Amino acid sequence: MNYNFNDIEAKWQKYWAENQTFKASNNSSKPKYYVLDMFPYPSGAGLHVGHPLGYIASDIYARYKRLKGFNVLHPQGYDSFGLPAEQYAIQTGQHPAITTETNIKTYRKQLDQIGFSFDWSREVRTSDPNYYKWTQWIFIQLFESYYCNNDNKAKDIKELIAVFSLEGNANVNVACDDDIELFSAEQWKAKQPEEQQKILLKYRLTYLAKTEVNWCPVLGTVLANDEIVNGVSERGGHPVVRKKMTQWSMRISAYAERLLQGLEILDWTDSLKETQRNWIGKSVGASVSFNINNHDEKIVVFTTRPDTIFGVSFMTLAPEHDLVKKITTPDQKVAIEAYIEKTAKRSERERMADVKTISGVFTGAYAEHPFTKAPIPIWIGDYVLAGYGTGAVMSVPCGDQRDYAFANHFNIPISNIFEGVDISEEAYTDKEKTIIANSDFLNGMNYKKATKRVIYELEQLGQGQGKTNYRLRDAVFSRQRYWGEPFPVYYVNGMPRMIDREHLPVQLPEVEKYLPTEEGEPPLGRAEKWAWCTESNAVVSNDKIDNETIFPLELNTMPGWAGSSWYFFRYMEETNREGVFAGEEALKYWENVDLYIGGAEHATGHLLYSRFWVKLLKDRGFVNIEEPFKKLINQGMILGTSAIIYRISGTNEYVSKGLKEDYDEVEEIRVDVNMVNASDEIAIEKLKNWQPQYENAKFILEEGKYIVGREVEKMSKRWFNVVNPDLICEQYGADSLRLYEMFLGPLEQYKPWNTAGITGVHSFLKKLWKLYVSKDGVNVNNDEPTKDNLKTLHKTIKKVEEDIENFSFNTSVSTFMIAVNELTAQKCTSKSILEPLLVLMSPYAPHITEELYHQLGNSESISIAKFPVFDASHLVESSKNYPISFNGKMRFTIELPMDMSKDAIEKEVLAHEKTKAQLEGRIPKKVIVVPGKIVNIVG
RNA sequence: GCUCAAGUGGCGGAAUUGGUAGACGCGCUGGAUUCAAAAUCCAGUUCUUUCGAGAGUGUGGGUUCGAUUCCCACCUUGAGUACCA
Repeated sequence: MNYNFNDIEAKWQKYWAENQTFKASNNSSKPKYYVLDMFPYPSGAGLHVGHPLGYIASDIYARYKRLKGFNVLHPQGYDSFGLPAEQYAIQTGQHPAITTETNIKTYRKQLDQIGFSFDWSREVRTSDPNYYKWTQWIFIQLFESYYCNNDNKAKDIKELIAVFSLEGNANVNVACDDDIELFSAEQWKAKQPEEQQKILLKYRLTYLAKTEVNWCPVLGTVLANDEIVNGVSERGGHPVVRKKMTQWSMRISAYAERLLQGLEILDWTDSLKETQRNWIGKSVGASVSFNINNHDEKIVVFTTRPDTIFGVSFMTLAPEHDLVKKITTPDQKVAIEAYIEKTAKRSERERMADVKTISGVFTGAYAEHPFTKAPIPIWIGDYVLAGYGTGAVMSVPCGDQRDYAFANHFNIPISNIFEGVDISEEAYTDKEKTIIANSDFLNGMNYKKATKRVIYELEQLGQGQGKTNYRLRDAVFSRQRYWGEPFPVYYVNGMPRMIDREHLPVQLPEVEKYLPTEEGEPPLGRAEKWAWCTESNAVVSNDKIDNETIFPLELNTMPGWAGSSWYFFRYMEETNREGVFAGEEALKYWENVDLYIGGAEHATGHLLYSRFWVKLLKDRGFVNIEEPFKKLINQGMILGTSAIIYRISGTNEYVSKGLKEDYDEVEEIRVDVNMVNASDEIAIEKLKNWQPQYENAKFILEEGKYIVGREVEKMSKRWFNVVNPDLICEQYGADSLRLYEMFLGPLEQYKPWNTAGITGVHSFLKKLWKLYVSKDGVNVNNDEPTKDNLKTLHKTIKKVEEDIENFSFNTSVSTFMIAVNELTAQKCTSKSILEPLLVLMSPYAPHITEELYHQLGNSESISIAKFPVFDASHLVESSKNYPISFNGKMRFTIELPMDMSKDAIEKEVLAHEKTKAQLEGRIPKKVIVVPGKIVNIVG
């Protein structure tokens, strides 16, 4: 009987599907474990060998946890809203739903043949109306919530309305827009409902606001920052302008501190946590308001160095700052306007790239120092960003290098307020060593003391207080696209209202074209009579509209991250998927994701938004967890190894790699990597058939072979280095693919794929098969295991268990190879060794182990077996070779019993003949004995 | 510029309380088998070498009897971030 992997794999994949072997139960006496992959976007290109890496790793862990007696939830689904399907629709007119369905089928087929232990009964698709119904529902929860800073949680907006009617808004401590006007209870009650709604929008956790976006008039759409290259659109090179549009935003900034604190308890890598910390960008300091001479307005600045306030020699405003136009004096007006125009023209990218050029203009106005009352000139400069802090800074040249450079450039005097420090060349920025001088009541204080004191003094004056600032910006939530979740929103007199819960979902309407309308409305603007009728209060679809008053629906759709911010809850619900987003019992049972595996590209997007939504759902009482993902692993990318041939310039002749130096000019051309063998030799006949230009080409060989050059780069069609897992499964089997992907290198590392190497793990599987099965059938009996057999088994158990717990799957593949080699050499036929070995390997190579497990006479799936128990007694050694070193140099080894005392070892070693010969009669100065490890003789 | 991660044979990579560097696999060399090839099996494979040995984990120092491992400085590569006041 040969190892016929194709048949074996098909057989067991069918068996698992039919028997629902991996269906998780919400009702189990076992402890739960939730293993989740970042679900894929089903693209038209299908999977290449790089994609399943993380899925294989999570599958190994899920199968391992099952063997360890856990009730494992290991689901999979599709992030099926997205741009490529929409773009395909624009080009071909095919509905994105159809494209998506086709792609999902391909994905499913590809995933199935790798033998994953997914519970497909819980599949989710973000584009399924039954799913996005709940995405819309969560949006409504955000709309109905405000964030209370006192209790540090989101609450029902009704509570806030109650407060407004009782005492106005003067004393509320909540997250809101900065342009809030104060009102009393009486004033609130006197306002029109529309006016009240407008105010409430400034408090809601999702709100409408005018935001600057990148608008491309030619394409008629908004572009993301990474879709713009050098100020023009990436597709087509059309000009892009900054435009203010009314958009939905998410008040994620309200959660900045909790998102930061929450990181502490998570089992994530430090670098990932650090990335999130940087993104949140907390800085502690003070806000200070400066009076402006001859004006009523004040300039408010944020500073992390309030202790340097006596060193302020000018103020700088961002050119976009609201006050600039008001305070500019007539004689500076021309210069200021010219400067503002100049900076507005420069794209953000340009401004970022060019950090060295110093530019700015004096406004002619002066502010007043809060303590000295001295006049401070007010400048504008583009090194101050409108989007951070208040868009204004107090400039302290002696304590900040940018202020120093600015002052130097414009000959603004620089005063020194630090004791014993030379600032003639550069600013002094070391706040730990700072001793303040020339600063009135702050003299002689260090940074900490001075900061505390100056904030106290500012508070006395009513001109400032301590403040913490975050870099985290609210997230724009509107997209002018078709293929996304519609908002559950309609407008009455321009104010948004939520559609009743019982009318959800608001389904995507049919449109003729997937482009924006001629008037510049999003694609949904093309849907005829797509409207909500309030009076009949039951109609959403267009065909039922009668003559009642109709109100327009929101035409934007939600961004890609909406559906992926809560999908992990959806998998938990197994029965009532129509009635709830996830049932209370299910949420309580599964809690959070224990292990989450996915790409590092989601470090700040998806992972931050998910954490934000989970916190909101917790605050509003829908879930009982604070963080969705306990442990997180970023798998590294698998890169392609491109194959390069060398064409002699101007000819149709191709020279082998080793001979290319003989020619003056050769061009590198990438060819299909699947035509190249393990020794970098290309199959010329295949190449000739590959593309017509090679049919009659001449090939200059070395030693009868054409050798290609190699380049490691991202797997991509354009480099012809894509390797398809279907072909690998066909040729070597899914178990070989799984083992090889793990064997390539550490999970989290970037590593190149090279199909040639797969023969190693493939022949290992053949060896494994041979260990169990000979020509005549199964070769395993109830023999007593030998000591060596037991030693091999138990060291394998120990190593594999450690490896899986540490996610070093690559080294356990080696461990299996060694074990099989040893047992083959020992001619082991003992069932008590060979059966547990199968169980150990089953997470890695599920098909072959399942087959052999059944051949050994088991009728149940190997996935419900027990992970073998490690018994250390089989590994205890009675003696060990001690390395003996002389002055640190290793000379020889002596075999000694393991349980000897330090003194006994020393005595034994010194009495040994080899030692005596080495010492030649001299007496050693010192003998260092490390029990179990080494003896070093010095002298 | 800043932050983080990493540098080990021809290649992917092993080696953690500091103790015989190069496990395992690919590739390569030789052999067996074969008409031949594939497949399979066996032996060898860090470099240098006068065959005794010597050098060796990015570079230079340090701690130590002993360093891939710990410390300092530097170089290189990759990732993230970018005037954050």
